[in-house]
Amino acid sequence: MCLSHEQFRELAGKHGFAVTHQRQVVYEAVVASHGHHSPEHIYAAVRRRIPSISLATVYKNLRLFVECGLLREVSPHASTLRVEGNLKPHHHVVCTRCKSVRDIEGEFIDFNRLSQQLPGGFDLTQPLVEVFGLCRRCRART
Amino acid sequence: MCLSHEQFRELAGKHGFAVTHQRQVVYEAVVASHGHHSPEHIYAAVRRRIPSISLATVYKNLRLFVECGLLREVSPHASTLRVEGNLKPHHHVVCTRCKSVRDIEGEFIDFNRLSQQLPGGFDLTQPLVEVFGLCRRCRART
DNA sequence: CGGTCGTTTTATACTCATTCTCATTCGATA
DNA sequence: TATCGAATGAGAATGAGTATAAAACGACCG
Repeated sequence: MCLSHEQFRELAGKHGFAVTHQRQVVYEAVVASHGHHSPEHIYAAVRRRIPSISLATVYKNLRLFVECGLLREVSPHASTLRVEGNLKPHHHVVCTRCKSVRDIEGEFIDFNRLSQQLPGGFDLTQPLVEVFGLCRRCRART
Repeated sequence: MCLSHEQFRELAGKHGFAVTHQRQVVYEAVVASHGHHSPEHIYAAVRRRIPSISLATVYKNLRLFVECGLLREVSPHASTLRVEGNLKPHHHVVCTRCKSVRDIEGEFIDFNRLSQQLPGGFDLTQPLVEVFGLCRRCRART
């Protein structure tokens, strides 16, 4: 899953950003450590190779990579907490760009198959599913 | 969907919290305004009835209601951004309490049915689904 | 090479959502 | 009604993330 230096350089050209040492190290740090990581975590990892790097650089490059599709944002969320009072079973469609949320209903989950994949002991008594994608408006203004 | 004062009082007893005027008004404000709301939004609504209410009170009660299950948190997320480098199609299982994320694979989504429910123009070219529930550890320590 | 210009990095100041602290007030129970 | 723990309000503190501006880099051209 990790891109070689060549592939990284190619993508940089395609998206119009320069290949700097910091960028490569940040990218490699995310991909090398499998899982879901916070900017602080990546900052700590990168500092082992570039002690002088700034946290702001890590943030800016992570954002850049997510925009270019090199990395994926986990649980894209609005910058503030949201609550809802509707407790009827329903699901959410979330736009990964503008973070808008729409309710949807309908039985589109195969819970038999899903439960085979779930980690042991995971409690799904009130199943809530969020489907991520791009809303019409955000898709229009590329 | 809205609880009466009686029901609210009953729930308060069950969960062991006091019935204050502020609590009832905050609860009613969330349920009355359908949709997905931020604490600031609810604060503004509640202030029309209790001008002296504190923002901290709104926050504390929203958290209380979410914990008790009277309200649901939309897009439960850790308080910090997370990124992943794994671009292979996969989904996430998220614990709503400890916010831990696990990857899962498998075809448990009926995309035909799902796409009938989607808002018009919604782009699902890279479908990502998150399933929320309680992980084994959080379920154990109720 | 050496100068130039746009990009990137760094350090730091700042914003904003959320939580904490603590003095005061309220609500449940006797 | 008296008591005591719980809840509230005001403002300070925290912490994630962003903006800004100066310095460093690097590609390009002469």
